[in-house]
Amino acid sequence: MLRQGHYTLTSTGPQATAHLAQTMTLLNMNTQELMQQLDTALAENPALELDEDRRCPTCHRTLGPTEICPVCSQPNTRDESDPVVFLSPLHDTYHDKMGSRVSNEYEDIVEDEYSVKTETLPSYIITQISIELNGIEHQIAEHLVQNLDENGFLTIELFEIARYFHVSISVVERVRKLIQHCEPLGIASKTSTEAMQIQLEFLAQSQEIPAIVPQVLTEEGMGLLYHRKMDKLAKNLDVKLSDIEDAIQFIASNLNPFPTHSYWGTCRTPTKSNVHVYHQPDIIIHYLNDDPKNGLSVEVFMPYLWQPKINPEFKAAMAKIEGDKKEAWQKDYEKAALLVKCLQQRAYTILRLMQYLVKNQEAFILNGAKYLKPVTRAKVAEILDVHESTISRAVANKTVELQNGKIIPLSAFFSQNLGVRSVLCEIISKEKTPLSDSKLTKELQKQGYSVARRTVAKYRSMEGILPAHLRKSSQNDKVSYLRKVVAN
DNA sequence: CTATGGCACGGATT
DNA sequence: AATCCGTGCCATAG
Repeated sequence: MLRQGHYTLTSTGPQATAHLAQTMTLLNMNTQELMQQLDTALAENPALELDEDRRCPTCHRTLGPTEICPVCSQPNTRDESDPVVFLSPLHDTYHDKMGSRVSNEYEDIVEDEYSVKTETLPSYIITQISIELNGIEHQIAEHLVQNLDENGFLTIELFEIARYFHVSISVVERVRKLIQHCEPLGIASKTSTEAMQIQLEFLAQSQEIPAIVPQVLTEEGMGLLYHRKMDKLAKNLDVKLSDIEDAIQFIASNLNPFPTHSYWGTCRTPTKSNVHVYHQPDIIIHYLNDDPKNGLSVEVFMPYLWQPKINPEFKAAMAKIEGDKKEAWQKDYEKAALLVKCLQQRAYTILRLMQYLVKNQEAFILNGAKYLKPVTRAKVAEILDVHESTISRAVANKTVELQNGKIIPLSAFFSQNLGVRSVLCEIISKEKTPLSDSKLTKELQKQGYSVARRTVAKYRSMEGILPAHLRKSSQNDKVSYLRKVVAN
């Protein structure tokens, strides 16, 4: 086991409540958000400072500001049975890893704008367009980007914003148009189709677009495609069926239906996207020193690692000061102390969680969805002896990069149906003649998975696999891709 | 008549 | 309390 000792939570009363509240919010955050939080705290609170000369929390060696502890990252300081888990500072490693993960076309741009990677998506968008905005528009833009879902779609209605700011909808619409043309292209659209239309517009500036494509890429056209009415669409547009196929081909290989994700999700085929990628893992699972013999180790990113601490000078000064100022200082001090403590707690919780996951789900991490042992958060909470909401929060909003390079949400570890789904995929990929859903159900039952026919159908569509009668040969890849797109 | 997708309900999970 | 998930029922397409 890893050392447990950095803190205890035994006190009660208002202070403990505050502690709890802050621990919860911090735990809910992903690395990016935490970083922002820390930055503002450091800027605002004089009681807080970064400790340049800090010690490794596990082995207490003194380390440089960004150095990973050389001792703790090595296997010989742990029980043999435990996976190595270590916290790693953001700087260096984080940025390097991010650099390698940006899609090719944008590599050069990204190098110039290195800071981009540490920004959150909203602020990144705002910086792109802020010069074009006046005061009120700026506020509107701010509001818009705060209300994007994880796919980059707008979650609120324009008129709500218009009403809120007392402006006409056309003003809001203009701001939205501006945002849509930012990186990642098509962000803040209402639908996939709209996002792709924007991207198409952009592509048209640099290359020839087959005339058929914009005709297909409409809400109506995509709707038809979703219902696999390719023939009807061809009729409507008065073109050949093969033209439609070409258009689908073009759309599938050049456009990105979800502005924010290019590679993300467990079963989705990685798409060659020309859109810049922002999602960064909060945790990386890899072989120690890239050598499989060493076993898996986990790297949890922590902004500023263990450096935030109480400024000793501030503390000294606080003892001397008198009067009403003292109260304010006292407040700052308490806030800082709280933050430091909560940070430790957050790190410790994630650490233990990951340790458990790697130990128990090694097969899943290495070999894929099929080997995921079904576990609920509640069970893990019981095992780790924390409240279940703690686990929920620790899992929420975090992503893990697996040793195979895939980035999945941490919640995937708790998805019960992944196993069945992958077996289903396997059966279908091996099938001679397309099996109907009910036959698939039987087949699954043979392998020990009991699910209803209706459920098989659901999984199938989740995986973007076409129904049996349309599943003849290989050329369906692109169609299934599009189905996922429209399926949202 | 068979295969499939939409809707919505209820139970479990968070 | 809110959300997710599996499932049954029904409409529709083939």
